[in-house]
Amino acid sequence: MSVSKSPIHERISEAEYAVMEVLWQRGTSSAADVCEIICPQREWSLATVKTLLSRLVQKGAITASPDGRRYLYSPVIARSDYVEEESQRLVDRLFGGKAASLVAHLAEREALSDADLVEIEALLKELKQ
Amino acid sequence: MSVSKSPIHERISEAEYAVMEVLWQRGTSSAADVCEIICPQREWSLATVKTLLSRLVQKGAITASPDGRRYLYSPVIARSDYVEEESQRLVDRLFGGKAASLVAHLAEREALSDADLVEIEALLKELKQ
DNA sequence: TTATATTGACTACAAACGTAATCATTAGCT
DNA sequence: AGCTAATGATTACGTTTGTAGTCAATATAA
Repeated sequence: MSVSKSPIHERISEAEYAVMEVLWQRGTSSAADVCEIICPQREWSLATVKTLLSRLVQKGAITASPDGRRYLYSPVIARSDYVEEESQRLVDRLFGGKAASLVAHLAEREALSDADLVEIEALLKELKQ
Repeated sequence: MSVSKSPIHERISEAEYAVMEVLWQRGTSSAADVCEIICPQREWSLATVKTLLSRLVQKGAITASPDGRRYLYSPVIARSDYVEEESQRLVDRLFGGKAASLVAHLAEREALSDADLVEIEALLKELKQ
């Protein structure tokens, strides 16, 4: 039986997720650091990034540790955990909880290339040991 | 190259999705029909269902055809298309667009049971013909 | 024919979200 | 010492979402 993981953080919105992604990639960062990366991409102002960071702190998805007169922000949840949560949510909502159905769907819809198929096959072989 | 499908409807919210699910299962239905199924499950009032239905019409996700003094609502988008959109969105957001990465993730996280693995393997074999 | 039940249209309203501006503080430069 | 730039806190404001209530029209039952 696998451990059922209940999320300790509130649901993260789309915009908030973009900020998380930066933190996961860069690791601990200041608001300015995050903006440097994300503001050009999304055409956001620094103010927007700050708002999102504080909302993420409120939601328990990141922590803020004082560093001089600013904060450094770090993810509380690992990217892999988040990915897991979201994947599971999708499988539950759309595939009746059956992950294999998702895979079947991807395959049928040709979302999987031939290379993907080969790769997956190899993967399965390994997992079955 | 697979046809890239751009969604003709606006983004559907969580609550709206629940209504879609009923329409997909029951097919064309009146507001009362939908409520009969969904209201007990979600503890909604009929008014809520009506609001969601009209928002879905606005968003172009369903159509309303007059039937006497009421409407019958039908999905415009097929469930499979919706599922495809959502799956693709997840793969793009979380797995850099690589569906195989999603499968790998599911497998590693043991979201896939042994039975699933066998099932998928059979599926792959078939797809490779 | 009159009361009632049903239906969509319209309105409501708080919470979440996207996107920021303003402000007070303070660190650093001149 | 005074000015400037950076920073978090606070406030703002339009939109979307969740969840309904109300109302006018009309079909139906008595």
